[in-house]
Amino acid sequence: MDHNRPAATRSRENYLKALLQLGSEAPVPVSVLARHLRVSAPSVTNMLARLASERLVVVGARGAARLSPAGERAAAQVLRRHRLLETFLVRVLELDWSEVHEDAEELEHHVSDRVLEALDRFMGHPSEDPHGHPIPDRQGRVVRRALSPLAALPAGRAAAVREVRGGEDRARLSRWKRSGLVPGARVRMVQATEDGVYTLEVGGRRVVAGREGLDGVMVERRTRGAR
Amino acid sequence: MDHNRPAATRSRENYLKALLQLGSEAPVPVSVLARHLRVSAPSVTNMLARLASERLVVVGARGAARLSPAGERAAAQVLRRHRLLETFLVRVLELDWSEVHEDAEELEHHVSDRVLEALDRFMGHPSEDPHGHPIPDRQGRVVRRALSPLAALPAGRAAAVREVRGGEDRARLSRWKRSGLVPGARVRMVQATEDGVYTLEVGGRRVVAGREGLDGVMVERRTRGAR
DNA sequence: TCCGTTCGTTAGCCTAGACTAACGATTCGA
DNA sequence: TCGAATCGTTAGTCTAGGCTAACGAACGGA
Repeated sequence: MDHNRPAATRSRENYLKALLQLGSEAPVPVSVLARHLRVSAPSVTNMLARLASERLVVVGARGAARLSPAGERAAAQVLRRHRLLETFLVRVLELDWSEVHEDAEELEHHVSDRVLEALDRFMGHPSEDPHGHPIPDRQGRVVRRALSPLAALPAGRAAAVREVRGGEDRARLSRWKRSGLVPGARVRMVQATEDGVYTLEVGGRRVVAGREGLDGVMVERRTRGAR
Repeated sequence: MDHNRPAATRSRENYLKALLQLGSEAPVPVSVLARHLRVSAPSVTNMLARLASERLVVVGARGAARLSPAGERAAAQVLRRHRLLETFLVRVLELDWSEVHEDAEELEHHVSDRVLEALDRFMGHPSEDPHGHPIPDRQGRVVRRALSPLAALPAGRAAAVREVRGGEDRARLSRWKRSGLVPGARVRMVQATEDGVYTLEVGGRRVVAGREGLDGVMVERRTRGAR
């Protein structure tokens, strides 16, 4: 009884989305979630208990949480909204790649299904957002792709940038953009030193970066024949 | 001191917008505001006190409130957001005229300036929303127009529909749309009876309506020479 | 094995913004 | 002019979602 479910508020949706993004392998500890959401640990414990009582998450040993199937569906919808909105802001409104994250972050909680599907239609049902992330479909399904970190590319090998992760860090996105490290770009690893200095060739230009500066750039090795 | 102003939340913005729309002539009584916002009277008293302490509204005799100049500016911005969003939803996303109100009502509180101005740019700086309401400019200025209610049009006279008010009533908007009573339409008053039955000619068709069914349709009499 | 650090939870508090119940003031009709 | 409505305010509650302080459990290094 008492089955009128609580509203899907901004805060709840953010917890679910965070669990989806952080919890692909193992249950997410309270502390990790707290850091990610910039919230205190007691707040997390508290909200997880609520989400658990709504059967959206399952809280396991030591407080670590993972999404239930229902929670996963709900979280995928939030992600879909976020990515469609980012795509819209960049492709249609021509806002900058590196600046749309915050706006999408806000709007994702307030766009109705009607408007979202209209946006999707207007853009011709895009399959990826401007950072190369796959956009979940209406059922929450996401295309799985086998990508590897650019930093793991052996010297001499080439690949295609497919996805850049960490959209909340504007400065880093701008840097990547300036070096040409955008989805679709062809990149070749020239040299990788022991101490984490990478020399790349991107669109004919030499780019030198540290391991940290490359973290989040994902490439696809198989450059032909895939699809 | 203590000048860090409170966030412009959804609720506050709605109070301001309501005051702008209801308070063109006289201060707005608590009860009117409560009815309009579907909120209890004590809630109104309470919120007005807060808005007053922020110098956004002035509360006068018997609790009646009007906007301060600063409040007026803030409210006009909300209205600008609302109307630009409605225009976008109809003109770009091709949603129905009669259905976009709710979505705009929600989004108006969450669209950043950056996105709003991008929308404005994308649409080529529209001056009116789909219902014919003038869109306030970035400074909050609104074009003043001399419109009269369609029902006041003398028999035999023609005019142009310029604005349809009451966008929150979907059914009524649909009815107007079906009869061709949309901004820009030419209309002629054929007959108006004592007991409030009006016979019109709209786009060659006869339309019969009661006073109430016409309430909110505003026309411009001067059909040439104005601009 | 012990001790300090890390982690999660409990308890209690805060703010925004709603609510109801009760009360005082005004106004209007008879 | 008196009584009944109407209106606004006061007082007290509630919910969501944060917070800090304090505490106990678990872990890891010596």
